[in-house]
Amino acid sequence: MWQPNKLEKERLEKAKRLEAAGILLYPGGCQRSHTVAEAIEAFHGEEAPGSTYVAVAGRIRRLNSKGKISFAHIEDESGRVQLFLRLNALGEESYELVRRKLIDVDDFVQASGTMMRTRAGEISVDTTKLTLLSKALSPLPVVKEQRHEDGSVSEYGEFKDTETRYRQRYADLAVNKSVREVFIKRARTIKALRDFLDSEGMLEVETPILQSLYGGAAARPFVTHHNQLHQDLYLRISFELYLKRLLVGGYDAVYEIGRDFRNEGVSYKHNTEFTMLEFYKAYIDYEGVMDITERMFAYTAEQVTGSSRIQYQGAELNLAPPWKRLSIREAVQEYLDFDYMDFPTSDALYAYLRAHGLADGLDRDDTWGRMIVEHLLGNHIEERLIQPTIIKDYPRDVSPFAKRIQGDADGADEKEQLYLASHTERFEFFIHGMEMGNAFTELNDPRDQQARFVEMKRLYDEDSDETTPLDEDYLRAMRFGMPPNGGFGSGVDRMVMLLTDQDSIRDVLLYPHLREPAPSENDLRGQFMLDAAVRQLAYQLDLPLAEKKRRIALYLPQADAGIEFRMANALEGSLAQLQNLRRAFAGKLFVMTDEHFYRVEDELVEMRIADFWRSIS
RNA sequence: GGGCGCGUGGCGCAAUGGCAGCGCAGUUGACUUUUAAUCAAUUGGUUGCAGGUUCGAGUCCUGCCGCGCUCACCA
Repeated sequence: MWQPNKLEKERLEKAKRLEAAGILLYPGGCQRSHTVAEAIEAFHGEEAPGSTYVAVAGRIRRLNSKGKISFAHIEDESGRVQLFLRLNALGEESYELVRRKLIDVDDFVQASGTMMRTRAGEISVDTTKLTLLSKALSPLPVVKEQRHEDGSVSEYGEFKDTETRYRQRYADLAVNKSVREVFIKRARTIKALRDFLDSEGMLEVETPILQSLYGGAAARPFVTHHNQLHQDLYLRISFELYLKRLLVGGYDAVYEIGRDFRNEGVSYKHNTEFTMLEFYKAYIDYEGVMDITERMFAYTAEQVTGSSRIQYQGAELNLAPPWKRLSIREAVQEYLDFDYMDFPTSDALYAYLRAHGLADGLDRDDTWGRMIVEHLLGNHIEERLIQPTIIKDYPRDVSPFAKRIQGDADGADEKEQLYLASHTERFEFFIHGMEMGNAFTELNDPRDQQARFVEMKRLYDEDSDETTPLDEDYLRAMRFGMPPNGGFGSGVDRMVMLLTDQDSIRDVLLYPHLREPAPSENDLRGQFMLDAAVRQLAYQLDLPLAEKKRRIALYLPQADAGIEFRMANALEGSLAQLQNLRRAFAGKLFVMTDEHFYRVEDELVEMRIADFWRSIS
């Protein structure tokens, strides 16, 4: 429950005084004629004073009273403009609200008047009428800004505590313009991606988020339950299998932009829910997907930043095609200076890596493919791929949905034949050392696909992330014939990071996931008081005991515990009554007063609320 | 999950184990062209929570909560 602090109490006091003066704090309606930007633009046409009448609205971001004249800056989404406020123009009554700061910084107001320039040269609204639109009862953090002559802005004071910014994103957005801009660019990124994919002739579709079987990626899912159907459901970890079924249905190319959920660790580039883009296009292979990928990134960067050359964390990245392309085998040769095909088993490879000091953190029981992809690429090469780089031709045992590499095995020696047999047409691409996406020539042979499911089951433990449940319906779809196709998946949040120069995924998510803080004793008390009020109502009704039990203000089913609220002075002599209630209740019963918290036993045993809370949660 | 770091008025920060302070914001007053306005006066704190050591704890110790970085895991 809200406990107003000193500043908030002052604002509540101001609110009372405004209401006493007959002013509505939250009136209905508003007659804005111009956005702030439009008002300034309209004035630029003809700078004659008094000729441009406007009604603008916005939040007060600065208020500076100079006696009988005051200046305010109001801000709407389009920008800021100064209000020139004079006693003579507004009248005594209205002007006093400003001078006495009953109308305050952070309030929303509407101002009407004509556009003018102050003596100092700032374009302003010569305000003749000022109306309160919404009173801010809590002050926002203070950030002052100074505009320099060259147009740049420096800020004084800041709101930068990351935890508070993420938990109270509204305040972050309200105060930090640069944060607002990130999310405008995010919207533009997603629009550009849609425009691009639409123009490629792809159909946007929506597939289930709640799936009875998850698949299409190597990740742990969230599980939930449908009560009526008595069925567990998974939140999707990818769209892949549902999208590819649609190619069987006759669409040549489909895409989806939406949320995936993966029950895994968070980091600067991982969030439990994230936005994914996947597309599948018939009659192209992974080379075709590479071409689309390069063009899509270049196009999107141009739409969002104006150029396919972007600045990211101090580096210039050139997203224009063509990107560097090399196979993972070539990458290992180039960066680590050996040919892993000389060590075609996990034991041999492990022995080599160990002998060459490359085995740190490597699990010797891992599969051969995981050693190459997760360990060599992930730990030794990835971070060096700064400019956009496509790494292709991945080992088969980490690529259950990719078609094996196409190549002429005739005349190849044994090593090359083994290479062709053990690799797939799959690529990932990396920008600034970060994996940006994953694509393959999709496997469309149902017999091979079934073999892969079985192979994955054999290779990996039940609880390994690599385990992919066998999806019979997917195989059935494929047996009807799936056109050859290339598929693509990419984390949109990471792309937004690149285009907005942010180094943490949390800064491109409006509401990044944070752990719920344990409720403080005061919060609990407040909650109980509130519930007690509700309970009070229930008790006035003449209800059967079972019903009363159900309606106990705070009945906690998981603990079979109930909490009673009493005023401290009503506690005396009520022990017998409480014990009756406890018996009727047949569970644990606690009593709370405005000062203490008790467990009902043969007598009342005082305890700490936090201990109680801990014991049941 | 491991390691490192952080948590002090609304916001940003300070304080050898020794009076909890500063700037901005706020409050009161002055000022009819200010713009980080200025000038004068002034309010506001159970230092994340719970224990411990000590004559004395924001500071040292233990546990817990939250956040950040990092490693592991993963995409």
